[in-house]
Amino acid sequence: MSTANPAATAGSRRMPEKRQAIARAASTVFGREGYTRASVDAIATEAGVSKRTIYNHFGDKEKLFLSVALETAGELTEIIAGLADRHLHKIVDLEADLTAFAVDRAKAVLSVGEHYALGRTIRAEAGNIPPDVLAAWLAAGPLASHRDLADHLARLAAQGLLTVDDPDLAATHFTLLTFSGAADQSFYGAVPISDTALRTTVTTGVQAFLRLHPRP
Amino acid sequence: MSTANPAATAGSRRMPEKRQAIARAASTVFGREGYTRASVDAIATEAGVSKRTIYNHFGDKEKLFLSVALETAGELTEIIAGLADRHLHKIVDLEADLTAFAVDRAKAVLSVGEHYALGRTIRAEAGNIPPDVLAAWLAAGPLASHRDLADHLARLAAQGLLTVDDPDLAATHFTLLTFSGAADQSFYGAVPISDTALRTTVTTGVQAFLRLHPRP
DNA sequence: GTCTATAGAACGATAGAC
DNA sequence: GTCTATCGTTCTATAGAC
Repeated sequence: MSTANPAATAGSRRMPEKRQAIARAASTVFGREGYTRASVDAIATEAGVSKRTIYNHFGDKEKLFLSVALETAGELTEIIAGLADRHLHKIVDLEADLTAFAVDRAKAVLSVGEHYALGRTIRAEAGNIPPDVLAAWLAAGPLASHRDLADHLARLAAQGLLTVDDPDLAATHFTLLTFSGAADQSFYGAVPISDTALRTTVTTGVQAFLRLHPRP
Repeated sequence: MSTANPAATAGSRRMPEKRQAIARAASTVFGREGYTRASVDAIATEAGVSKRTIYNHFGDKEKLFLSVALETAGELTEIIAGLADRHLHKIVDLEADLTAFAVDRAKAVLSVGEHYALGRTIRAEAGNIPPDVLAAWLAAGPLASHRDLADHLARLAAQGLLTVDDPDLAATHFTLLTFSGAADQSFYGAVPISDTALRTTVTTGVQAFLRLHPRP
C-alpha cells in the first residue's frame, strides 16, 4: 500500500491531517453553537475522529477552543488583507471600491457556519478567556486587520483620494460606519442579514465616511 | 408576630417581592455568567429562594431568561431616556452635553455585574432566542432608545444646533461613533474599560459626529 | 381543613475527561 | 467505552394563611 493514501497512514507518528480536521470541525461547531453548548462529542463526529483523539491532540476542551481561536484569527486576517488588496490596491471609483471592500469584509466576518466564523463565540466568551490569550487573539485578528486598513487609507490619502490626518482614527471611522452596524444587526452573524440590508448599511456608511474624510 | 416581617408571610397568596428578587438575581447571574453557565441553583442562592419557587414563578430556565430579558430591556430604556433628558433637554455646550450623555449611556449599558447588564448575554444567545422574542427585546430596548435619541437630535436640529436631514440616520451615526467602539473594546461589558479610555473614545466620536452634522 | 409556597432531596440526562 | 460531576427538573414533606 502506498503512503500516498491518507487512510493508510492512520497509525503513523504525526497526524497533521487529523489535527486539522479537528480544528476545522471545532471552528465550525464552536462558531455555530457557542462554547458551552458545543459538545466534544459533536466536534468529534463533525471531524470524523474519536473523542480520545481530540484529547490527545489538544488536552481539553478549553485548550482546543483557544488554539482554534488563535489559528482562525490569523486565517481571517489574511482573507481580509486579500480583500483589501483586491479592492483598494488600484482605485477605479473610490466610493464603489470602498463599498465593495466593506461588503466583502462584512460577509467574511459575519458568515454563519463557516469555519472561520467563531469570532462571535470568542466575543461572547471574552469574560472567560485568559487576558493574555484574548490579547493575542485581538493582535492576530481585529487589530491586525485594523492596521492593514489604516495603511491602505494612508496610502489613498497620499494619492490625494482622501483626507486623512490620523490613519488609525480613519480606520476606526471606516469600521464603525461600514461594519459595526451590520455586525450589531446580525448579532455578529448569529442571525442572518439579508444581502440588500447589508448593502444598504454599508453604502450609507461609506458615504458618511467620505464626508468625514473627503477628497481634499 | 407582625406581618411587616417578610419572613412571616411565607405562605401568603401572592409573593411579588420573591418574584422580583428572582428577577434581579437572574439578571445579575445571567449577565455575569451567560445563559448556559448560569445554574438555576446559583440564581436561587443569589435570590435567597428555593429552586422550586423559581419554577413556580417562571416555568423553566428559558422562560425565566426571556422574561427577565424583556423586563430589564424596558428598565434600561427608561434609564437611558432619563439620561438623554438630563443632558440633552436644555443644551448649554453642545459638544460637552453630547459627550456627557454618551459617556453616561455607555456606562449604563456596559456596566458589569449590574442587574440590567445582561444585554451582552442576550446578544451572545441571539441565535438561540425565538425570533419573536428577540424582536420584542429589540423593540423594548435598543430600538426604543434609538428612536428616543433620534427625536432628541431632530429637536436639536430644529433649534439650529445641528444639521440633520434624517434623524434616524443621525441617531445611527451617533451610536456608532460614540458607543459601538466602546462596546466592542469592552466586549459589551465583559471586560472592564477604563474611564479615561471610555472618555477618549466617546470624545473623538462626538467630534466626528459633529463634523457629520455640524451647526448649519 | 384546604391551599399555596418553601426547602431540600432525588432523578435522569448530558457532557467532559480518561 | 466508562466514570463521574453537574445541572435542569420534579417530588416529598413541612408550615403558614384564609
